[in-house]
Amino acid sequence: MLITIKDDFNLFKICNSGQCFRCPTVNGYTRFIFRNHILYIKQLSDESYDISCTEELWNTIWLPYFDLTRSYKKIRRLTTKDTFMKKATREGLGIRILRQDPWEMVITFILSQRKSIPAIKKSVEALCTHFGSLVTTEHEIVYLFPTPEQLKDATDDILSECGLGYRLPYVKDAVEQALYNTIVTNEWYEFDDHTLFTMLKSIKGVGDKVANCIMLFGYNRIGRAPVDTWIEKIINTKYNGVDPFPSYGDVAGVMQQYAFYYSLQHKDEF
DNA sequence: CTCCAGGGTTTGC
DNA sequence: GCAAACCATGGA
Repeated sequence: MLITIKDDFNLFKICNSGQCFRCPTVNGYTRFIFRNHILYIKQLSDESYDISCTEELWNTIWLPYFDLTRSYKKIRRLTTKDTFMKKATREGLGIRILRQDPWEMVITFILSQRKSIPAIKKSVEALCTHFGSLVTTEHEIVYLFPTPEQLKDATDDILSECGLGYRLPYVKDAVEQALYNTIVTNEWYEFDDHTLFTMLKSIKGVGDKVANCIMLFGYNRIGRAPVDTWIEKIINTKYNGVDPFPSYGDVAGVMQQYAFYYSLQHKDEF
């Protein structure tokens, strides 16, 4: 069915901004997965898109997934006097912060440490094909992200095939804690930022950066601005070592994502 | 072959 | 409290 999206929305940039790692183009459509829901979406013209789901599912699942109730146009206007961020928002126009599944974010960003984006993609994909549920769609065969139950009996040998490396015990521990319902329960959605941050960091292999990524991409806490190697380079080369993101307050995470995307597109500047 | 990747934990001071 | 060592693997 056809829908209209009027706010910032660029499928390519959303998929290449380092927040989701398995959103390929299939038969001209971009594929997104949220838990057991699969969406194929294709831009037809400026504001017109073809989607594979019903209107009800679009409204209940995908509208919040793409954070479409928030105006990113307004957020982009908050860059007064910040010349670098003005450039970054221009470069990243169309990026949105996805509201992804927290469990998937925990495992994905535990994996992400000291890996390149292509390596993260390969590792996450391997986890899905080895342990996730198989779904046949109109376009392809897809594997969902594995649940804690599906990862429960995984052997070290097969997990190692997913390229987990030294992060393997972290993943196994997270699976164990999720099975006993001590991490990433539904109650965690209600926690305030500080509590959520503390709870996430209690998971082995989750430090400041990964906790902020989980909060930003899994809990839509758009005030969180993860500082990784690229953001650190930006702070040092563009801001003389002074972190500019706290000054953006409750939308710092969106600015961070614009800046991160910019750095990926202009690696030679850093 | 080397170097580094959307870092975190452990150890030593 | 902080800095340094160490971590396993793949892509460039």
